[in-house]
Amino acid sequence: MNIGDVAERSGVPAKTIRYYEDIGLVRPLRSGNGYRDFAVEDLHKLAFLGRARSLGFSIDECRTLLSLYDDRERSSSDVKAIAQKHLARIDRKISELQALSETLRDLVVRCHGDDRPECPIMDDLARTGTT
Amino acid sequence: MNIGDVAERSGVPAKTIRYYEDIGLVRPLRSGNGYRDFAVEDLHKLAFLGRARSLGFSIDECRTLLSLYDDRERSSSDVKAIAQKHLARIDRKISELQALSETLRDLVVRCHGDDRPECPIMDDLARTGTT
DNA sequence: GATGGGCCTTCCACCTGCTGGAAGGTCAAG
DNA sequence: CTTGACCTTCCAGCAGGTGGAAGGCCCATC
Repeated sequence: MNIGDVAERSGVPAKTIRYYEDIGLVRPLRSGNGYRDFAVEDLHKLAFLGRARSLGFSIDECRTLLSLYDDRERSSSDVKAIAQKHLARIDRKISELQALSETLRDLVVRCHGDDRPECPIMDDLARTGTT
Repeated sequence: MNIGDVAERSGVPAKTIRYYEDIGLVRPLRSGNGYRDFAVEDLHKLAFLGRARSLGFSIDECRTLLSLYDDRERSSSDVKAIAQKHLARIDRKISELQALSETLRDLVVRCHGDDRPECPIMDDLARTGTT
């Protein structure tokens, strides 16, 4: 398969696939003309990567997940550990964003949003924490 | 004031201040020895930037906010518009992350996490969307 | 056989928002 | 006069790609 086919069938853009090869996530063969020649396993791996990335796993986690994917002897506990860490990170991020959201929402509500310069949002930003 | 002082008093790292000068967010004077010489307004602006960044505003939004900060004639509606857009972005991001979190949590719960290879997480990642 | 379009290749730059480090100048204290 | 803490510039790198230029290949059509 050429890169265009794999891109379409895996949902991973050709540019990204080349990048993934660069960083060693996939290693397609080459045909005589220099074109990358993808096997069905490559296609599966790319789809796997696409799904893992869409779940927010880092490239490094994807690398590990991919090696576990290849490993018939793997322990599901290894996979679970990675997923749990990632989940914790996401939940932490959600909390941070929720705190931000609340602060901002409060400021936005308190701002009249008219043509006068007075603005609680500006006041907050300008509140001098400058010692 | 030297950069070290402003860094400490504004809470913005010296490296970051230099970067902000690079991209034109602050324009400190220079003393005879080539050192940056920050005025009190610069300090205020840097504290403003620090706060705005900590609320998640992009550098570009900060640039606009800073010009509104400088503008005695500004309309609070302009500030509010920026904040509202930002808030919407954050809330969108929260929703995305919550969806991710739910998906992941479900997978994690269903994974036994033992020494066998069977793993619903892997199954999900490997579910061939490959046409 | 030439030509055209759609593939493919590599390489380099750019994005966001910094951060680290090297090499070197300056200043105040002891 | 030296030492150490400042300061300067410049260059490289992080994640995770994306865009584009310059050029090669392949297939179909005229």
